[in-house]
Amino acid sequence: MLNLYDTATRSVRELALREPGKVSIYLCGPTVYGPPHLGHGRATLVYDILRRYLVWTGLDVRLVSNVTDIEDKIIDRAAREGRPWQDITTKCERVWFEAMEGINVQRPDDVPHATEYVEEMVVMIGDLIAADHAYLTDDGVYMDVESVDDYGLLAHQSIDEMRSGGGEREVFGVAQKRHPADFVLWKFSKPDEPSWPSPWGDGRPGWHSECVVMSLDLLGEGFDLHCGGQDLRFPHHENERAQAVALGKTFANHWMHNGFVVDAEGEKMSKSLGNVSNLLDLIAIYDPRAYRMVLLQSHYRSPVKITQDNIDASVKALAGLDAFSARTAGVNDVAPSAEVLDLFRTAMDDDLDTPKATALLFDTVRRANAALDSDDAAADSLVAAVREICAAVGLELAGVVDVDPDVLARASALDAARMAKDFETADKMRADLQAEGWTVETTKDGTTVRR
RNA sequence: GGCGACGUGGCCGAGUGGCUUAGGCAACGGCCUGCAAAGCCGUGUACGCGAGUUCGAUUCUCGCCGUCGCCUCCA
Repeated sequence: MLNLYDTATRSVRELALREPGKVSIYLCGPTVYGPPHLGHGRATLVYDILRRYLVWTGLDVRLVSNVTDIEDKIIDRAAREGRPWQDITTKCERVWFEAMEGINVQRPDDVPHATEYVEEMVVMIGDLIAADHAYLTDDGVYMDVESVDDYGLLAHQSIDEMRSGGGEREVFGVAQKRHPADFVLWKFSKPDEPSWPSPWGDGRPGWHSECVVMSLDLLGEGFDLHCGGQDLRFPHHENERAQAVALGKTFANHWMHNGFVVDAEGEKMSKSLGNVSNLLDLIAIYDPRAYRMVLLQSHYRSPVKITQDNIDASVKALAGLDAFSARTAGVNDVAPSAEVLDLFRTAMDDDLDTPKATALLFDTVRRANAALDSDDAAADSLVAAVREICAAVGLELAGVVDVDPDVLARASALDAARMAKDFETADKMRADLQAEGWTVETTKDGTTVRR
């Protein structure tokens, strides 16, 4: 069974399942006001790997991931560009899922939108007010965080500790808030802003309410796992949790947070790849699998550098795996090596230790190649194990592709020239094919051509 | 100011109180090859600095230096 670091208890512990055989996961999705960046890519890839692995182990996974389609940044951009805010959200959402498809991240089972849940949020906010956990000000309804017993659980800081510091940032809406950490549940709208009716006045929901309502609606109380980036730990997740706790609901059982993407200087986010901090640019320029490969080779909780060298190294590593895939395309599916798969499961079950699992993958490829070289019968089960591991982490290797007959004919001609010991002609033909982008492998068994 | 993470060989990136001390990329030597490519075999003796604990520390403790994150709207 999977052991995962739990932010709430600060320990690696078993991911206990509410229902045997089923896993319910909530992942905080994007606010759709701009293109997805590398940070979004990391988060979605990490949880895609987790999800695929859980499915691979035979569990029935339900992944819910929302789209925040009403938020200040959306309104700001709409105003700035003078167009309807729905234009921005629909377009950005489309781009988001294009990017996800590009990096081979599977679509969540449910994609609830904040705007579909406004009424439910209004009801919940009303409940919070009724229970004396929220209060009205001139600009909206605020959550009273001091009324929540263990507020600060995920931040690992008490309310007093938070207050004592505070950093240098300006506190939003400070005027009428009872405590600086109190957060807005309902924001009254100004003229020309999108708004929904509520008993307290027209407005829109605050950011932290949607995920509570949607996760509890779709997954129910005490769902198994809530995840997102480190930066959501506080305040977003803390505040989601506060609302549920205040209403006496059992919220997520386990909290998972992935580390940041940092640039070459080690700072959060990045302009690391020159001007590529946009996910779509990254996959347009490089092998779209490279990012997944980089992430597989580091631990999900560690910061990871996305640099030219890093991506290049992964592209090369993938080329090796592709060569293996092409070489073994004719190997029949047999029972995968149990020894290898056991090691794989052990690594993954230990807090998703993908670096170890990836090391195992490369080791297994090497062993399989060696076995193939020496006609060892064990090769097939190793090849099958490689296929299994790749499937479990969402790595698709380029197999044998259809090569058009003309190119195949040239490969045959190349072999004929070699047979005739006309190496000058053979080398010329090979160079021509390579110049056209083909990977040419000339062996004693003949020439293979692939992309 | 509070809370937290981290500093590993040419680069990236795991991990560990001592044992053959991951893996990827790059480099070098060898095998294979007509030559390459792919593949295989081999090579590198790294853990920020100082002190302490210990038979023994990169791994534990303390201090220092450095980097980074969170402390209201960011995956």
